[in-house]
Amino acid sequence: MSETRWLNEAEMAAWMAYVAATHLLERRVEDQLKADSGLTHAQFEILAKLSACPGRQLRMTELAHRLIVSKSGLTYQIGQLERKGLVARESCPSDERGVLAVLTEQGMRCLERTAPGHVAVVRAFLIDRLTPEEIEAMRQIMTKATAAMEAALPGPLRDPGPGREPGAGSDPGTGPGSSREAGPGSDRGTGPGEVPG
Amino acid sequence: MSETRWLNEAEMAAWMAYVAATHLLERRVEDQLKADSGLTHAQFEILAKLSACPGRQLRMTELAHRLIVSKSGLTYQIGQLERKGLVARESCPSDERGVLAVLTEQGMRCLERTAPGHVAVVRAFLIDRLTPEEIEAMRQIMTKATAAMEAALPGPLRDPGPGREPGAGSDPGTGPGSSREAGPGSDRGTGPGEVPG
DNA sequence: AGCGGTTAGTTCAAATTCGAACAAGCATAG
DNA sequence: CTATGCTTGTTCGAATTTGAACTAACCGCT
Repeated sequence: MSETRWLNEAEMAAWMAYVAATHLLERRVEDQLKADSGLTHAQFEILAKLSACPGRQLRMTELAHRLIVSKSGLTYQIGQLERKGLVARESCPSDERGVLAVLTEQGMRCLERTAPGHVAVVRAFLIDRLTPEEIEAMRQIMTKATAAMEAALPGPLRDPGPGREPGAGSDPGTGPGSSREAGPGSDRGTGPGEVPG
Repeated sequence: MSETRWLNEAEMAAWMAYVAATHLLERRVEDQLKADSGLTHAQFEILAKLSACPGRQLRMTELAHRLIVSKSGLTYQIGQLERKGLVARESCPSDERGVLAVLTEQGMRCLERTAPGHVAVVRAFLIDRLTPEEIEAMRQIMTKATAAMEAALPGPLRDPGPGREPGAGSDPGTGPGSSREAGPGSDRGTGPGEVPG
């Protein structure tokens, strides 16, 4: 192994801030959702993702992949949402094995009712604190990171399978619920001194 | 309530990228640590945070606060690390109720052994993908967000208690293991159309 | 000293998540 | 058509995490 390249001061500061911010934000989001709608962030993400899909439905595996959650984890949450009547399971026409998670009318209403509060939190603690340039920078940064990770050999979660169909289910990007239907300091270091979180 | 201010295209793109990146990165980090050292990210963060404290020790509550984890959650993980001999519990001299989590020599060695791989992942998927300007932008962005959240009324996790002692335990910042000892598009929207994750 | 209100940590039950193991259904090469 | 191999979604057990409840210990006052 080459000498470990520790993080310099600027990198460490950025990383530490990132770690703190993500943990705090996750907590805030979770609290708001729980309080305002009894939903988990994970559950909310499911509803949101489904709402932006053609037909408001998606295969389990594809949904798990997009949400970056394990298949079993999704099975569990879909079960919860089904109990609440917010999502329904339908068998896939084209593939007998397949299961379609479908957002119900009630689920859509729940999402519409809950979304404002969620957006408010995201704005209050992040978006509204940033200049347009910073927003763009964040998009750029996070997009680069995402690309890097999706490219690298997949972990247990990712399905290395052949490219997903390019046609239909492309990620909504932004469109509305559209589908109507160490040795820290510099690099001089050797000792593991400061270590990122 | 005023009309909900939905996220515009740029904001939504930034937020979506953020959500995806954080989930993916958490997973990568978790995988690397698990594989290379049998540690959880949560456990690693505990060791790292302790290593940067004067005396390599910290009160349970303060540690939980800094790691943004619940007290009970920390109790559990400290128990795990204690079993592994990486951390020891010591009673606090000044407060009979208090418990000091102390990084053991073995814990320090484990951290030193594990850190390089961890840093490598952080670099490979994030830091090394960014220009110095972007690193600085990320620091700025995440610092702003963190400040906003730490300021706002504390959730269950945060202890509103009187300011913590300014003297000793200030956050290491960067120093080495120093102490030796919807209606997506524009804002025109009304419908909850696109909703962030 | 004795009280009432806080704070520190732990314990406990409930909820969640993940990976491994499975049962079933495709799909491709012979 | 059929043997083989991959995919899909679920089930199961183990590990984690959180909030509420609880015990012990501080703190400021009387």
